[in-house]
Amino acid sequence: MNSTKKKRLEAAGWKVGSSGEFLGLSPEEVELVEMKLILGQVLKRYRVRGRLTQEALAIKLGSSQSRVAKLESGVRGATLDLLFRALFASGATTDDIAREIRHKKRRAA
Amino acid sequence: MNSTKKKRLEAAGWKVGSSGEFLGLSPEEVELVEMKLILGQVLKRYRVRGRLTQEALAIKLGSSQSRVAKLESGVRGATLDLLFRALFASGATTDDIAREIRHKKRRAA
DNA sequence: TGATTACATGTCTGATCAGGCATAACCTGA
DNA sequence: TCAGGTTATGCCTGATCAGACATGTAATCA
Repeated sequence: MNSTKKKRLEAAGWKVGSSGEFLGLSPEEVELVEMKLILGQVLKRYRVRGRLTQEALAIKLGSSQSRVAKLESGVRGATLDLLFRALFASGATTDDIAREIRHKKRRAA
Repeated sequence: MNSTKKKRLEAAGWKVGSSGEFLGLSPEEVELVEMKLILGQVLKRYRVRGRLTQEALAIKLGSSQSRVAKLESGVRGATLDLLFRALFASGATTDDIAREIRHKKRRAA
């Protein structure tokens, strides 16, 4: 695991072992966490592109501004379910999401 | 919305209006539900392909057989988070999932 | 500077989901 | 038919997440 990625994960509140291993996270969980981080960034892109503020999006979702902020920052506790709902509400299509996920590794560098 | 799709949704415990509209579900929620149903089927394919029983997969996941069954049937209450973890544990890669999602509509027919 | 707007972060509490367990249903082979 | 293995379904209770609210930070502009 490279150091940049590690920092991103740690910054988001995830515990990452200093030896390059995740502490207590199974491989599947690591994949999931990375995906959430990526999708958080994607969400922000789509929201901004659609000229929505976090609050405006929150209203569309029936959620709150703080939760949208947490989704975008990939903070622990944000679920994929809400992330996807937010993406759809931001105008992303199923295909868009698939494309973004697919290019995950390239962007995760 | 076509009638086949409606039946699939209803069979999974989702309330679908007889006039072809979802009752109380926003467009984003509809997208999400459809995605869960698709991914449940995909999970089953990958699990079977990997010659895992639901119980074996459950153990890999630290979950239970009943929960895996629910994931695959797309029952209400199954989260995308667990679905993705299960997919990864079944040997699906990020790209695999992206591909499957992408072809969602074709399969959803 | 003060006001405004947008976003980030922390903490509550009710809602929802998690695993575990029991048990029913379904196959398939003997 | 029965037995064994696999999957489906329902319920319970603890764990986790949800929206909400308050508050902090940062940037912009009159």
